Amino acid sequence: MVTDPIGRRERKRLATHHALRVAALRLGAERGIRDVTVEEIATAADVSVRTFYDHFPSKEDAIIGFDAWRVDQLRDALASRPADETPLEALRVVMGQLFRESSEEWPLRMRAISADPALIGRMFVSFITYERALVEVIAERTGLDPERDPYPALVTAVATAAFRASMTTARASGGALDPATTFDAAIARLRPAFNPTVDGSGRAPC
Amino acid sequence: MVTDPIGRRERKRLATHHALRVAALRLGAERGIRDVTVEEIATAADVSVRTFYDHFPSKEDAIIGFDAWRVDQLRDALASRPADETPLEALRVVMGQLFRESSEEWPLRMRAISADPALIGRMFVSFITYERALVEVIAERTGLDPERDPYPALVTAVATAAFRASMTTARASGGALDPATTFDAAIARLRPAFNPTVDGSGRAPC
DNA sequence: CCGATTCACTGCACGATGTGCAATTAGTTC
DNA sequence: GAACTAATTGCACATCGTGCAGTGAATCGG
Repeated sequence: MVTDPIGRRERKRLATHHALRVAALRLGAERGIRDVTVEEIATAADVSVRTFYDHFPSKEDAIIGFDAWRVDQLRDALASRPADETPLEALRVVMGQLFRESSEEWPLRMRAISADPALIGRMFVSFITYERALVEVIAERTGLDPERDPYPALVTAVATAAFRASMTTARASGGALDPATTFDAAIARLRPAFNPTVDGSGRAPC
Repeated sequence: MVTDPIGRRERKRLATHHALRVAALRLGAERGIRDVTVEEIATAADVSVRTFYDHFPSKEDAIIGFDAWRVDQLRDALASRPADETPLEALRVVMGQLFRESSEEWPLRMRAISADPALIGRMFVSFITYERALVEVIAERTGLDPERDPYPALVTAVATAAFRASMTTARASGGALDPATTFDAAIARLRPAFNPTVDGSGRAPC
């Protein structure tokens, strides 16, 4: 058996982190996050209120599941996509992965989010952070200046829109539609708007 | 001179409302809304803190400028667009109008928003409310069931994405780009993805 | 014109949020 | 085992957001 390189201290911290997230997701999905206090979440995870705030800046963030390290992970994943892939296609692969990892949390998360519009806003706060990193990579891939050309910001915002609409529709269908599949279909529909040009930059000829 | 049908009481209320919004926009653009307290905004508008909360549920809402009556206004505007207009085109006209009215507030608003990611989230809280109403109308126009077909949610989310990306790019360009114009251009680019008739050329009109 | 009513504004109280600070305890390093 | 590091905790405090009741001005009905 290979010894795990992370020690007991780190393992306990991750356990606390996970317990808080699970408690927040469960309580939030059950009763709506507005009717849940931080004290209840902390008690359910058997830690103090102050410890909760050492792991998450707010109860909403515990639901959304934003982690700073994911930004780098997402940026690296996008940067390592094949250079001949269109930006929209690269975003499809990278963002679609979000639905696949920790997929068991998504039903609870979508249930909690649909119960409180404020959570959708908070979700976008994290998406904005993702987007800023992704726009950088897209700009580098296409050689466009994001301060002068709307393309990088637009294609990224549109991919995020597809992600969000997929969540909404999958949730509204009551499980009949799978969010990951719906997301792929949405991107497929949007493909004509971002047709690649001869130079392979992915920029439409306008 | 035609007598204004609204009385003095209502006029004073609107004046208070406007004073609070202007104070919030100015202070938020200057120092970032996080460093501004509700007490400061209320003092700047010469009312009590409690009165502020009678007009806005939070200081972020005072910046964003969400008003419930706009939802109906937006829904009616969309519903009264010509039936032969594509949903995307109808959304372009209706949402583009948001940039044009109270246009003098947009620079301050964009400045305040860009200074605080949480405001972007709050902006989406209001957009979600708009979207839900718009999705209804789109579903009615197209005869699609929004719980089974992703189209209404997708085209609306994409239009919102274009709106947001236009704000971002216009702000990043430092005034070189006009948000309303950039928005129209973004919608034009997205047109081929939502064109009901597959055009032989496969190219969007430029 | 005058009494009754409505409503914007106000102060007060209170639970909840989010953060700085210092102490404790357990894990890690040398 | 001693020194160090970091997760957890309690406490204090500013701020947020809301319920409630009171006041005064605007409006309405006679």
